Amino acid sequence: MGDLERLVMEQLWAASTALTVREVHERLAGTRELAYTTVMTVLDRLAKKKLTERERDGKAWRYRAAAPREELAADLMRDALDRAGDRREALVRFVGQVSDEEAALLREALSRLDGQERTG
Amino acid sequence: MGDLERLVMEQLWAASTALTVREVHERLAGTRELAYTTVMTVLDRLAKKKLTERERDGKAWRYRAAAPREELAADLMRDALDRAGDRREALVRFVGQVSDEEAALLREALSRLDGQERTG
DNA sequence: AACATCTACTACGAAACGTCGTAGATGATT
DNA sequence: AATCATCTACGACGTTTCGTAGTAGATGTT
Repeated sequence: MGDLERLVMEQLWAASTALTVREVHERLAGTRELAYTTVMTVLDRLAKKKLTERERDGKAWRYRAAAPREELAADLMRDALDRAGDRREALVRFVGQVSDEEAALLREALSRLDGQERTG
Repeated sequence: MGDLERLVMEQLWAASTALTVREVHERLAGTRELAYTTVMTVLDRLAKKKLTERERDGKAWRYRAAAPREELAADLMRDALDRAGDRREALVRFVGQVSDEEAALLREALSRLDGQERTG
């Protein structure tokens, strides 16, 4: 994902509803002066990459993020982990790099797994 | 990192010592038929991206990975986490996606932190 | 001097991206 | 119906990254 693409995704994630091209364009106006069609192209490319989905709303399309921002982040973390040779080592390094707060969140998330023992 | 770049990095990670362009080229011979200069270019680009470092060895350069594979993986995990809006949520999703074995490794890595309470 | 080996520099095509313009369809307005 | 506003579809062009490699020139070897 390029920078502009990320910026656009952030608008979608920040919005509670699906947005039209025009809406995204407006929300970006403060940050970046872009042609309407530029936003359209980016949204379209994101859709082709399955990062956004779109539905009709009258004449226009409404786009929304295909997945929550946190899910994408989790997926990317997985991808990164998959590329490590030694997972244990990678996880140790990752954990060693994380802040205290994040470590606590991780423990919490792990303990949440205990009860349900992978029932999905 | 592109595919070829990754392939080359893998050679460096697999080797115990720094490798010359020729050595990388030879090790890749089974997998990919590449011109010697292609390997040279890739190695050079990787060096510019700080993914490899090089040192003189007579007339030739010897390249080695700037960081262990697992460290790069951990860094990428961090980057991914940093791009999540809600870290807690991202970590929960990440943990939920991980295999039982990986969860165990994570717990292990976290407990290892307990004793040293971030003394670095 | 001739040959082998390396690096440096250059190059070129493909793909991803940032950035838009134009054309044409459709709906609203006069 | 003619006009205007709003959208989309499609194409386009420059830049960067990457895969791929050739050529020139330096240097060491025979």
